This record gives sequence, C-alpha cells and structure tokens, in this order.
Amino acid sequence: MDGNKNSVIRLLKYKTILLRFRILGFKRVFSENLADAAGFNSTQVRKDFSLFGISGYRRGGYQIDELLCKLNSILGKDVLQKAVIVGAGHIGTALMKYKSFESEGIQITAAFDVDPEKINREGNIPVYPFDELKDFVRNNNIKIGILAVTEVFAQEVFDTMVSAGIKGVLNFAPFKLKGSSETFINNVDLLGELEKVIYFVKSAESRLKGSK
Amino acid sequence: MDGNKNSVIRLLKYKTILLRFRILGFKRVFSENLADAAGFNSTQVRKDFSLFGISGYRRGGYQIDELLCKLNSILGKDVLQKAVIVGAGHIGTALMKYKSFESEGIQITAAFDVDPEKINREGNIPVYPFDELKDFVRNNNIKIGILAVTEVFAQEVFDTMVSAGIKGVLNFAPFKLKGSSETFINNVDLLGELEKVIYFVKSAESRLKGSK
DNA sequence: TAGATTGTTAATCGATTAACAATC
DNA sequence: TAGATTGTTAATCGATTAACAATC
Repeated sequence: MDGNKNSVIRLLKYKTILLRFRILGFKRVFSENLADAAGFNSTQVRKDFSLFGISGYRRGGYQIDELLCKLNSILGKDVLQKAVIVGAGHIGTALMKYKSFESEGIQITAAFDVDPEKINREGNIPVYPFDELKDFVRNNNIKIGILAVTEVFAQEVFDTMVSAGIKGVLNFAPFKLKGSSETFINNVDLLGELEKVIYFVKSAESRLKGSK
Repeated sequence: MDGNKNSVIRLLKYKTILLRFRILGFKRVFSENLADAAGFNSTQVRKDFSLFGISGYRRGGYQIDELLCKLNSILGKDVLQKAVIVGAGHIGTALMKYKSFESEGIQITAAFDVDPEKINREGNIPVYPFDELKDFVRNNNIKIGILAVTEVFAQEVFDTMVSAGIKGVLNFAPFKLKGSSETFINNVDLLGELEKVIYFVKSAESRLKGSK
C-alpha cells in the first residue's frame, strides 16, 4: 500500500527536484529527467510513482504542477510539521539552527535539556528544562521528536517522549531504543557513518598495496 | 571478500559492545548475547563473522579478547584516523565538538570555511580558510573528509577535496555528488531522515483514522 | 502511422533468516 | 554421551532493474 521505506525518501527527493525544475520554467518532465537529476534510473522513478498510484501521460511524461500536487498530498507536506528536540548539546543545537528544516515546512518549536545552563526561554527557539517536556508536548500536540542526548539517557528520555505522546523519533544516540511498534524510530548513527567511510577507504588502500 | 556494507557497520557495533562486556568482567560471549545487545539475531552475528573469516568455539562461544583483536585488525582501528571538516556552519561545528569521534580514535585535525569570520587558527581544532585546504590535506596526508557546506557549493568543494587527495567523504549536503569510483562517498541526509519519520507517523495516523 | 514514453510484469540481485549438520 | 552452540547452506524476503506490452 504505502510502498517501501526507501521509496518515500525518493519521493521527497523528486519533490525537491520538481520545485527546482518549475523555477527554471519547465512545465513537464520525463521519468528520465527526474532520474538523471536524482541519480537513480528511470525505471526506479516510474516504479515509485506506480507504487503510490501516480500516473503520467504516455509519451507526454508528467505535468510538473500536477505531479507536485499529487506528491504533496501523498507526503502530506501541506501542513506545517511541528517537532521538538531533546538534548541541547552540539548536535541538538546545530539542528535547532538547521535551515533546511524550516524551508521544508518543519518547525522546531522548542528544545529541552536537563542542564540549567542550557535553558533559554526567550530564544528564537526556546530551550526549556527537561521536566517541562511532557506538558509541552501534550499541550502543543507534538508528534515528532529529535533525540540528541547521550547514549546513557537515551532510553529513559525516549520513554518519557513516548509517554508524552511523541509518535516518531529521529534518534542520534548510538543506542538501539526499545519501543513498541506504535512509535516509529529512525536511527542516525554519525559515528557509524564516518567509520564506514574510514573502513572503505582503508580497504581500498590495502587492495591497492596488495596488488602492487 | 569484504562482505557487504551493512556488515561493516554491524562489526563496528559488535566491537563497541564487546568493549563494554569486557569492562563488566566478561571473558567470553555467545552469538546470542551479542545479538541481544546489538538488536539483531544470532544468525546475523555468526553470518557476519563468517563473512570476515572470524571463528569461535563450538559450544564455547567467542573469547572476547581474541574477538576484539580480530575485529580490530579487520576494521583497522589500531591507528589513529585523521579527518578534516569542510564547512564550519552549524553541522560542521557540532561535528568538530562531537565526542564520540575522538573516543573512537578519529581525530578531526582541522576545519575549513570560506567565511573569514569563522577562521580561528588558534582553536583546539583550528578553522582555516578554504584556500588552505589543498595544502593542508596534502601535507598531512589526510584521506577522510566531512563535507558540511550548503548544497550550492557541495560539488565544487568535493572536487577540491578529491584533487587534494581525500579518498572518502561523509557528505551532509543534500546533493548527489558526482565522483569517480576511487572516492567513497557516504551521504547523510538529515532532512530526508526527519521527513521519513514525519511521513511514517502521518501514515500511521491516517490508517488509524481510516479504520475508525 | 511511427516513435517515444509510460506502466507493469518478470528477472535479478543482495541481504536477512531459517534450518541443520558439524563438533566441542 | 547428551546438549549446546557454531558455521554454512538453502530458503526467504525485499528492493532494484530489465524487458516489453500498452498507448498517446
């Protein structure tokens, strides 16, 4: 029904590309154009559309406006999305200031931290004590949370978030959170991603040396 | 030969877990223990080891010290890894201060930016003008780079990094970099990851509403 | 019509998991 | 020995890609 996880990310990418195409004055695209811009192949593009019931015009490609309209209704980006950040450390703070969120209609409404020094109620994006998380999330009906605390507190903080009503978490702590199937967890492991790069560079190096 | 991409990440995770187990005084583990701690299943663990030629003792599990030794030699984490960050914006700065890198033997030796205001040659991790990137990377024989500039400059900056000798890039710009097969590129799309969370929360919501 | 492009079915590829034989 | 755990082969699952019929 809703395709697979990866296709959603690709759909989001198509949307970004289409917006750019439209600015350039294009009225329609072919799957081939989209594929080129996104770095996939055209079958992938058509398959993704097919999965979500999006259709174009045989020989005529896709009307950009029509396609954007359909993508928006699928991705639900018409409404402003509110999210909170828990943990106002380096990563948390960087994400508070991350421009791309805002420009894509995602509003970071507040951040939370246990450290009294981090509290700043008057900021552009206010930082409140962690104690206030539960009430804030409930009162503002927030569903999305970004978890940027250290590993040690991750599970505890996560449980609090869930009990307050958070339904989806982007987790930066290098820890496998235990949650029910009702909460969607997406893990970003920055250290792991960097270590992957290091590993592949090293293994390429040693392959080279080995073949000498 | 070197397994698949995901298995490397898992290997890194096993290592972290083993170090923790060792601190707790354990001498050996079973694949089941590792799987529990990592959130995989025990077949996955054994398969990963098998892929890299790591063997244990039937009925006896794995000697932690021996296993760590093998993992270290495969992952090559014995040597200190040096890396540079290009782009001292919010994300770049957060990564400069990211503790987990250091504790895993990854040293961020310098950052680079075009903005004169960001330059700080005396910092704990110095920030140099972008112009000096090429010489620095060459002189210090750096192979790993973190790309944290805006989309618009991403390709240009990437090309400079590669021509300076960078062999692996962790890319935070939401842009499909074009590079040769000699350079390993790992993309981290923070906006995309958050949008994925939003999408799945929304679709779960509408499923609930639909079934009411 | 002829040609181009979509939309879908089938084939392929890769990764995970199940099953189980080997063996300590 | 009996029981437990590894290590590997085969089955499964899911996602991508190729092939091609439909059709504008």
